[in-house]
Amino acid sequence: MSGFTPKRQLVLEIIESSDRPLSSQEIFAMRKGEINLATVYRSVNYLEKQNLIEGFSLFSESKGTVRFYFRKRRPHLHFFFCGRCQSFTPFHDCIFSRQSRTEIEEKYQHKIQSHVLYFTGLCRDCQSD
Amino acid sequence: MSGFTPKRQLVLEIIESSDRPLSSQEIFAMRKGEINLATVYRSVNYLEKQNLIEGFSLFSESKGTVRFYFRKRRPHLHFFFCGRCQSFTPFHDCIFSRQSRTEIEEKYQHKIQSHVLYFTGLCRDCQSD
DNA sequence: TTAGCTGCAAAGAGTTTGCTGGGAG
DNA sequence: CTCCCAGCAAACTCTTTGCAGCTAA
Repeated sequence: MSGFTPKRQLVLEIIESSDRPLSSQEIFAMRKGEINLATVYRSVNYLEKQNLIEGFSLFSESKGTVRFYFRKRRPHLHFFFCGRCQSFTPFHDCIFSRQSRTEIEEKYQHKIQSHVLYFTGLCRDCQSD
Repeated sequence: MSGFTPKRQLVLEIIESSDRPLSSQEIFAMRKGEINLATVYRSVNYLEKQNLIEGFSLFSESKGTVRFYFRKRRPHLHFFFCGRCQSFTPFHDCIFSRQSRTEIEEKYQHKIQSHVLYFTGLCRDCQSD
């Protein structure tokens, strides 16, 4: 549990270059032959401990499958999830000011490392049906 | 998939009366003998379709286990999760104004049904170690 | 009588772990 | 030489599903 090995770099690169959250199974499928499924699982565990990625899942979307997003470039995750077509739409603009974060930290005396915000509903294309 | 049966009411009541999110397994364990595990799973699926509960999970916390929160009384979920002691701290004050939600809906033309916001980091008690 | 909920058990999917070989320091 | 990463397969956990009995309309 010490080195930033080639396989772990590979997993990180895949997550980093994806425009949407990925599950371990998806990462494995994208690079079949290059990496073992168990290694993917061990890698995401490692990367999460290193605070390089962070996982989450939505119930109605993945039924327990955990998806990852790369955390280094995005200390926050904002997206919209359409409950009908299951699509993700990321918001790149951060809704929180540094001030509101500081207010929360002071009020509750927690140390905040990251935040996740998502909306669920119907996307533009799915509203017409 | 039509009726609000006693078992489904039971599951909803358990989720509603809990001060923290619960997994299906936990709900089952709390009322062993009163309800079957498969019925719990089927009930949460039903309740989710009815928009009465909504599930989510954090990777570092539950490794894919989905936890539920009651949605009727809380159309949004705001909480802080401590990565060290794994505790949840709900925020009952909503940070979003109806205006900011409307702005997002107009900008992206999505229809928002609910939102989830959480912070991760270290809680007050875990910062000292 | 019919529709559909519930329990039970089996099946399925996703994830973790034990073991072994191999490579880096 | 030693440590530990990576692959393989088995084990494990969580969730879903098929079937049968039962209940309510």
